[in-house]
Amino acid sequence: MDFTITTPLYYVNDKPHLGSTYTTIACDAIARFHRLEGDNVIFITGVDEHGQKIERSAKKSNKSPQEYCDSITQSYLNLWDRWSITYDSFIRTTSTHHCSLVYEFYQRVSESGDIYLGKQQGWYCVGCEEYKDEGPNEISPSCPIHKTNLEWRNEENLFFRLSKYQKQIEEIVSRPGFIRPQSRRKEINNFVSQGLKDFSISRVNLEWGLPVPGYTGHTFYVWFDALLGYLSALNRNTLPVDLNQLKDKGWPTNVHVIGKDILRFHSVYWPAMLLSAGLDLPNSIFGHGFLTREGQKMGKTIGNILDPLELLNDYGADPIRWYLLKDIEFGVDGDFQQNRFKDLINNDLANTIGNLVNRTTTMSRKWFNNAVPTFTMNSEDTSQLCTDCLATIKCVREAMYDYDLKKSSTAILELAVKSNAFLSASEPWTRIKDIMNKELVAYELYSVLESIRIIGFLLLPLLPDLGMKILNQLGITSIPITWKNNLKWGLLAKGSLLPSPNPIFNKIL
RNA sequence: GUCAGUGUAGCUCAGCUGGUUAGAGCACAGCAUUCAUAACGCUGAGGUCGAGAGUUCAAGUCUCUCCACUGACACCA
Repeated sequence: MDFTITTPLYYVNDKPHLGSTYTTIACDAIARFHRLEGDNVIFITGVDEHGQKIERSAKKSNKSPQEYCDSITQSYLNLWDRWSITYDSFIRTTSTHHCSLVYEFYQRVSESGDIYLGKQQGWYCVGCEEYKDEGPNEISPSCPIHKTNLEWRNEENLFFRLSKYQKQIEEIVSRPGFIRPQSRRKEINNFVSQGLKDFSISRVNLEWGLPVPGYTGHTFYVWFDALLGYLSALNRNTLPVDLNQLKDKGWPTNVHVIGKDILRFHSVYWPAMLLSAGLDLPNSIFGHGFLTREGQKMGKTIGNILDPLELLNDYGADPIRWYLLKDIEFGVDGDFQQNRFKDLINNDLANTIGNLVNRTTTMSRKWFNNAVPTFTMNSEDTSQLCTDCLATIKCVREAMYDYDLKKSSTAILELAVKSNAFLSASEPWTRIKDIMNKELVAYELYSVLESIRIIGFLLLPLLPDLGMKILNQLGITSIPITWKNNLKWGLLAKGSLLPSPNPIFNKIL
């Protein structure tokens, strides 16, 4: 089965920030999960490189827009590389094949009769770069933010006939599971029910964009450019573009993961555009929350921005991934707190999971010739730990299919807690003193090792490095492409050698 | 302003259709302890459930009012 997932195409107006890193990490975890499930995953990310802000930023740094884009885009690529993001396709909206696709798409929408020339009128604030709500009868209104006079603009733009799709969009938006999390659905429903208005898809005062064929001076406006990047990413470099072939390349996506701020464009504009072009619709749109830091919005003016590259250098990928995926519910706003971060990481990764691996392998090596204990058992294992493991596997998989990363991580951690409790209850270190108990101790330690093995596998999508280290401690060094045959009880080879214990995770300070 | 959502222990949150002393994890305190990364385990302290009023035998859970924060209210990504 194909599984296609996208991050937004990030606006290269500025250096990558933690927000885009968060989205990308979440998508990476989901993508890794589906690969292990055996799906043919296409994980798309990329950059949106057109627009006035970029033009301006470029000017500020004395570069041409293209040079500017090149440098910021490179920093995205570097960042994803450093974070070991396993994307399959990276799309730039300045690439020539993207341009061809936009034309092809435009052609189709045009043929559907959904493009027309209209006027964009209104009071415009140059500072905000946007039209204000003031009515046409106002006399010299001013911008509440900039306190400057608004100018009346009467601009010729191409429009997309969104209003034509009112009925269909209403139906699509109310499909269960289309907009996630559910809590955001009402918002969009509300918006749609107010009546959809056509929106403009071209600009005349914007140089840095794709020129609209047949309309000199017009360039495509953001949503008729950036959104199409998802299609270009699948089309790769194939020319000429054939939109009909997208079906074989992974379209439609299973999910567009985006920040909640651009939910409307993805759940309303985008489906309408796709309908017009005769293409299938994405299965779902997932709008996640925003991150704050110590309760405050992150921003340049406050100077409290967390730089993803610095975080990575300071702590490594796994701790940050764990914090973002386990402590913050995917879809809800989250807060990054240094203290909480430290406590959570040390507790979960070092004390609970790390120590579990360490103590168990140490005991096994000590009493069973540096190897996984051997014992005989003639009936099927129905121990509590075995049951717990199977339940955890089920829970984790279901949660991941539902994009519930928090639930999934929590379930894995709970298995580690249960395994620790199991050791405390069975006290192998006491029992082993009586040689008669050796068989029982062997069985119990084996159970815990087995549980650790399952924890290691289940952790692979969320914390790829730590998951691998755990498996290494069990002497497992190669990971199969899918885990279907590994997520079962009793697969750890009895008597196989265990490497000498090495803390898999060191506490952070 | 209109609409929606949130407000429960220091922190992050559970609490479905109202029903005995309001829960979990972390942080904190004590006990115990080596198999282990002073880790694990056990116990404990911590809340007038945003405020006020009302319905009810009974409300964190329903109604109303108010307060605080967040989001949406169309072309900023």
